[in-house]
Parts: sequence; C-alpha cells; structure tokens
Amino acid sequence: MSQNYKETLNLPHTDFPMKAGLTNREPEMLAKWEASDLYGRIQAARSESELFVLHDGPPFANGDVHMGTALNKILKDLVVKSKTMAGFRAPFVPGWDCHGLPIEYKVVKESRDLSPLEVRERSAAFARKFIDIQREQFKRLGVFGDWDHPYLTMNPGYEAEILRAFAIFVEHGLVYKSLKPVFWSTGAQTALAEAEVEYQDRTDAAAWVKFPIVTGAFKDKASIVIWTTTPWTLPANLAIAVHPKELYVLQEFRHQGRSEMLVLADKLVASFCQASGFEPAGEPVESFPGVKLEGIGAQHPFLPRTAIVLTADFVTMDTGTGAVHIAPGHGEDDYSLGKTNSLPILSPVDDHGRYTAEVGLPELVGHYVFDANPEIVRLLRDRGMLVAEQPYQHSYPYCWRSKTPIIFRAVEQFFIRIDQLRQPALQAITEVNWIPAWGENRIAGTVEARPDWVISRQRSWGVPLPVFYSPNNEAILDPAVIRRLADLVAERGSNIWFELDDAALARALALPEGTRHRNDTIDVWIDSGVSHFAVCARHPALRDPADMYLEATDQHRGWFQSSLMTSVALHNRAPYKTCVTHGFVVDLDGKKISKSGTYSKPMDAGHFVNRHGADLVRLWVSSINYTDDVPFSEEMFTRLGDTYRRIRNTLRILLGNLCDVAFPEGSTSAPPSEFTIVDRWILERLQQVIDDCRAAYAAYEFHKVYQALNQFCAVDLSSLYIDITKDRLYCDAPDSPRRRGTQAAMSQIFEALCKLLAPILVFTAEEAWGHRAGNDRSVHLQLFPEPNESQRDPLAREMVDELLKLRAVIGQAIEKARQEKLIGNALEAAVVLECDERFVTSIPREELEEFFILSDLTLRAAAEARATITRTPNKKCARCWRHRPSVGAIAAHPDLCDRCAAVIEARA
RNA sequence: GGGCCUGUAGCUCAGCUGGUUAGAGCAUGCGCUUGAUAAGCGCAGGGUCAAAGGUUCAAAUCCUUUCAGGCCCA
Repeated sequence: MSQNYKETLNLPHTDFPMKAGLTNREPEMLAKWEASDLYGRIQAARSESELFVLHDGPPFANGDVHMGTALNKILKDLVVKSKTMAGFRAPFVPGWDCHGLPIEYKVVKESRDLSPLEVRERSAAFARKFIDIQREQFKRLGVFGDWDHPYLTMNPGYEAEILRAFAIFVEHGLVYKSLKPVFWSTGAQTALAEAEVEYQDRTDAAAWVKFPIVTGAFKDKASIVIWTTTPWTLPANLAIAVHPKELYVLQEFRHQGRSEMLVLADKLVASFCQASGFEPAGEPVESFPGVKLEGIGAQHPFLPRTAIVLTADFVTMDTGTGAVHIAPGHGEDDYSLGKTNSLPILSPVDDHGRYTAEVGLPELVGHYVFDANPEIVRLLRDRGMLVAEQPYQHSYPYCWRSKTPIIFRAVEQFFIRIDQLRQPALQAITEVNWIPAWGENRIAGTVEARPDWVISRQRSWGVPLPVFYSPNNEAILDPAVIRRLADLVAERGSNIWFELDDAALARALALPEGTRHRNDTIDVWIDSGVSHFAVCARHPALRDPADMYLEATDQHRGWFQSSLMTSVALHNRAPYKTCVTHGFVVDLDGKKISKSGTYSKPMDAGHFVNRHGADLVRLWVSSINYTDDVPFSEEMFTRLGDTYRRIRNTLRILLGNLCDVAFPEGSTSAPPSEFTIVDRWILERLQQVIDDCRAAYAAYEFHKVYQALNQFCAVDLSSLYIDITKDRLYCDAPDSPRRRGTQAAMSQIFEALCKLLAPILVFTAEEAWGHRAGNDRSVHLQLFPEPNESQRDPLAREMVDELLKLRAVIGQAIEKARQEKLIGNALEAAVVLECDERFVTSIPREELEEFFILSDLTLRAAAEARATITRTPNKKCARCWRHRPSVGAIAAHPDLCDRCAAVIEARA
C-alpha cells in the first residue's frame, strides 16, 4: 500500500547550521582571517585598482568602545568594504588621538605632585593601554584595517609632523601672541581646565557702582549703575555692556536724603530698590532700548579713565542692573566683547592673585585680590561711587587641587589668525560633497562665527609649543628653529622638551645662550587637525586629500573644522572630498545615551557583541538611517535577531537545494528556454536587487541595502520563489531540466546574496560562502555582482505582478474555505479561478498550478478576478502530496501521480 | 537664548520636484503545515503622517507657530 517515498525525494541538505552561534564562530573566523592576512591579501589583490581613501578620525584613547564609537567604526568599515567590493583599493589605516586633558586629568588625579615628565610618561602608558583595548574591540567588530600599524598622535614621527605644520603656520604669518583670560588657580599658580574646576557656595560683597556719564546722551546728567560680585576686577574695567533691545530707564532715586539720577534696566528697577533701599522719585524721566546708550562714555569710579558703553546679547535681566561691568582681562564674555571692540586686555594680577603695579592704585599693589574686595568697596564709598552694597551668596569656582577660589586672569596665549583663513575656508567648503547636504550650512556657520584659534595650553600632556624666549623675555617664533626641533623630536620623542634644561635644549637647537623655553603645549585639536598632513600625505597607501572623512555630527565644529583650517592654511583647500556625518545614539524615547552619565543600561559595544555577535551589531548599524539620531534599544536587537535568522535561513535553504550541483565559477546559467515564468521573474528581481544595492552602497545609504536584501529574502525568495519551486526541486527527477534551471538560478542568487551581504554580515556571509566555494576563498576578496542585462525580463515581471494579484484573490478564498472547515491544506482545494483571458491562454495550466501551489486549478475568462473553492475529488499522491487526477490511474503505482510514477520508474 | 537638524503604524524604514482609499519588512492575532521544523506558508487587525493655523481645486509633501528630541554654541 502507501509506502514511504521520503527517501526518493531530493530533499535539501547542508552542513550550514541553522543556529548561528556567532559568539563562538566569529572569534574563530577572525583568527583564521588574521592567520591568512586577509586584509593584506585584499590590498594586494587591488594594488592596481583606483584608490579610495577613507581617512580615520582618531578616537580618543580612553574608555571602552561604546555603541556610539562602534557605530562610527562600523560605518567606516561598511564604506571601506563596499568600496573594496566595488573594485576600489580602499586601505584603512586606523588612528588614535593620544594627547589631551582627559587623560592627563585622570593621571594627575590618581597621584599628585608629579613632575611634567612623570605626568607625560603615565599619560602615554594610559593611552597605550586603551589603544590596545580599543584595537581588540574594533577588530572583534569585524572591522578590517592595518591594525598592526595604526597612526598615533603621540608617535615621535607624528609629533614631528605637527611641529613641521606649525612651522608653516608661522611662515604664513598665522600665529600671534596675545593675552586671554583663563581659569587661574592662585593656589597652584596654574591655568585650569573646566574639568578641574569645582563649585562651592561662597559669600562675596555685591556692589552697585555708579559710572557718571561724561560723553554722549545724558552727559553730566546721570550715572549708569552696574552691579558686581567681584569688586576686585573694577580696576580692570574698560567698558559697560547693555542689552540692545531691552528697555532702560533714566530715573531719579532717593534714599536717606540722598538723590541719584541713574540709568538701569526697567525690569531690574524693583530688585535694585529692594536691595539698595533706594526708592524711585516720581516717574522715569525717559525710557528707551539699550541700543540708545551705545557709544556713551562713563567715568571710571576711581581711575582716570572712561568706560565705553557697548551692547551685547549676553546681558541678562535676571540679576544686577542690566548694565554689566566689563573687564576684558577677567572674563570670557568680557574678553570676546572687548576683542570685537578693540579694547586692550587689562589684567593687573600676578600668578599668586596679587595686584601688580598696573592696577593704577599704589596702595593696592601686592594685595591678594580677594583681600582687596573690601578695600575696593571702601574706596568706592569714599569717592561717593558706591550706590549700595550687600552680602551675596553664590556658587563660585574653586580649584579642585588647592581648594582656593579661582580667578579669571589674562595670560599670554598663542593664536591662529582665523580672519586670514576664513574666506578661503568658506570657499573650500563649497567644493566638498557634504552628506547629508545640510552639513555644509552647519560647518559654514561655525567657520563664519569662530574667533581666532587659541592654540597654546598650559598643560603637560601634549606636543610642546615650539616657542622660545630670549634673555630679555621676547618670544621667538622661528620656522627654521621649529624644524630643527621637529627633527630632534622625530628622533628622540617630544619628552626631550621636558627632559633637557634651557641650556641643553638651546645647545641642541643651536640657539643663543640664555634662550629659555616654557612648558606650554599645543592644543590637541591641532594634533588631530593635521592628520591629513602627518598621515594621508605621508603614508604610502594613502593620499591627501582623502576621499572621505566620516564622523559624528559634533565634528562639524571639531575635527572637520580643525582639519579644514589647517589644510586651508597649508594647501588652500579642504583635506577631504566628501564629508559624511552620522547622528548620536539615542534611546527609544529619543533621549541621548552615549554621553549620559546617568544612563544605567549597558552601552559598551562589547556587551552586545558578547550577547548577540558582531554581525548583529553590524546589522543594527546597517538598518538605521545614520544621518539622523540613531535609535537604539534592546527591542531593536530582538527584531534584528529575527531579520538575521530570516536571512540566515534563506542562505541555508539555498545551500541545501544546491547540494547536488557544483559551484559554477563565473556563474553560468542554464539557457533561458529551461526557465519557467517564476525563474525568469526571480532572476529579473535579482538584477533589480543588485542594481538597488550597488546604488545604495555607492550613495552610502546602507539602510536601503538592508531593506532591499531583507525584502528580497523574506518575500521574493522565502515566501515566493523557494516555496513555489519546492515541488520541482524535491519531487522532480534530480536532473530534470526545470529542476536544474531552478538550481542554476538559485546558485546565482546565492552567490550574489553572499557578496551583497558581505560588507554588513562579514562573518555570516563568509561562513555561507565557505560552504559553497570552499574555505580557501574569502567572499571579502570578491567583487559585487554586476547586473546581467541578458536576464532583464520586464515581461516576466509584469506577468508575475498580475499573477500575484490573482494569488491574493485565491489566498483569500482559500482562507475562507479553511475557516469553513471545507479544507485544511491548500493542496486539498479545487480552485476555479475567473480572471483575465490572457492568463488562461498564455501560461500552461500546470505552470499556474505550480505558481499558486495548488493541486487542482480550473481557469475561466472573466472581467473581474474571482476564486471559488471546493474540495478536490482527486486523490493525494503519496509522494508529492498533491491531489492529482492521475493518482490511481497508474497500475504499477496506484498511489502516485504520473510525474512521481515516472520519477520512480526512472530510478529503478 | 542662538545656529543646524529631526519627528510617518509597537519597531526599523519607503513615500521623488504637492495629485487616486499613506506603503514594505519585522512584531501582534487567528489559521495551515510538520519533506527549510528551536523552521516554513496563508489571512487579518493596526496610522486624524507630533500639534495648531495658513497657501492651494488638491498637502505627509510648501509656509508660520507650538510641542518634543539631538548636536554645536552662549
């Protein structure tokens, strides 16, 4: 009777496992790649190809690789790998940014009282440790590159190039010296960075001080009243700032028989009266916007000097009088306002916070400024310039180390003149391809607005600022000397600057006796900002300008800009042709997580790599539109796991169905005559997918690759092509032409799929590829498939589109029949399909039955498509399970259909 | 506060220069299958396109404002 025919079928077979086991398999594959120098072999294979340089922006060498860093590096890798497979030679030389405050700060915090040299040695060790950690993490993500020879900004060779670039800046007259206020610790006699400042509550004298108007409107009729909590800065006052749009009043105030005609902001009259005891006498004489005060001169309260009234947007209406005392040497806003109005930078205070002779009041010279506060108040009162005084509690910056209150103090700094670079930089910006396009606006905005570049730092962990001082304390900026220093640094490292004393260094550089040097260093943004000069232009595999820089959107102001400025200074052009930016990683609710200290969920890339595998992390990167904020959540990883499994299973069933055919080198295929409509259609779809993916890779729109391949695997292949061709693959004779035709199509599809997936699923694509091609050939050495014009088949596409509409009609009818318990399996149905006549005539009924996966189809021409279901009277074939009229008609095989009977006969 | 940008189903994305009932995959629900089986197939539900105004014969698509979010400044 009914025998078991299972072993007579051509069932799929493959060793490619359904379960990925990525966390175990990936490290094995990495080891194999490393042992066979896959990166080197790829480069060698492309040695004659057109060059494409993606220049790596160096991450800072501290901390673990978190999802934001992983996103960046994987995006770069997607570019490099897709360019490689598009036929380019795309080397990747990774780099690290090593110098800078965050490392120095950590080192200094761990152990105090280190010499600069000790700080530098420990900082270098710290950087090396994290370079090694990050390098392993990047490699683990499947990122290919020259990991054994990265560029480090602390390598002596790199440091020397920084100095050589600096020499050119000096030659071009871009570097100048000027005073600029910085956070200054009077206790430690050193400049501080913002991170080194801690805030404490403290009570100071708040003083309302009048500045009698001596020129312009209201001359000799009134005084402008300012409010300050740092009376000690008054000797450095040079101006008064008012808000241009806010309303100010001229009004008489009275208190204890005293009368004052004052100008102050309308909104702050009430708080002024409350704090000072003064009361308004009648209505304001006049009220006007602050801009009307611009240019007025006001007498300094105790020095023979006039303060000019300026307008500034930073003036607020929440405290004070709306008239802000400006001392350009003692405040950030004060400084920039003074700078734009060409005021001098006055800062009559020494390293210990004591007044210098410049203060203009002999009795105060040598006094510590915080002790001087009451003295200044007394002076104001004596001169009748004090309108009111009140103790004021506020949060004030303190030095984290010496615990002394911090002052803003102007010290000598070096600058790069941006005005000289601004126009050429803006021009260079227009010549760059910005992705997304709005990046151009953004960087142009920052370039237009940025002030001169402060390039000196009073820090130890950096490249020494190559400035020398003559015996009479004049700064020496000499390109030739800087180049000699660069040679010395290239040979012996930049520690030489800190190891040698003045005399030894002067001797080494052939400088006159008595020449001294200081311990200032160069801003680290110069370090990374000259990488095009130090790396791209020097590295034998690279080129300057690079084809692409790719970083997060904060780098419009950071590395993109610093690199642009230095490149314009050196070559008068941008260092990149294309600039790609990506957003930041944000949580499901759109909140940032990369940098938040309060975020408690794991953000280390390692966490997800160990849990899901690097290919899943890469699939995540490929799935999102990186030009926006990048969403990230556990749920997304669950979904991605489903997508991954779908892709993997598709590869697996293709492999299984190809188990009895050889891998065709160069993908030949059976002649079109062997193809049925569905074969022709899937090959047409494949050409489209190849087109779409190639275009999406070329435009760096990786999420479109993801969508296209996902759709292709899930819909076109899994639920259509593979499902439809199952019958012929399993039940036909192994070498039946239509079976072989389908295998030829599947082989081509498999090959193309592996290649198109390879940049994203680096491990899985390689694993699948190895099951077909043999393990000695890497998919990463292949080129992307080219669309095969001979397989374009718009007609097949059109036909199948129509057939799919009919399929939906049938599907709905069958679903209904199922619910009515008329049938279970769709193969039990007898379907009468009414449809357009051309389907009745142009495609064989058998082929339509196969396409719709039915046993029993009757076609009738009709205007509107309609399907009617009954239970088929045909018996079920014991082998192929279809209910066919021929079952029972063949004497030798009463339980088989004609097709299956013929196959069995042929086997015997 | 300023500059640049974003906001379409539970999730990720389409939707070109405004033009038929806003699409896809995944997820969800209900079935089928047990010869891709810790798989596969079918059907179904789900969106006032952040909100409010405006331009237009017509807006997710253009303009304004608001709200929410991001980066960079202040």
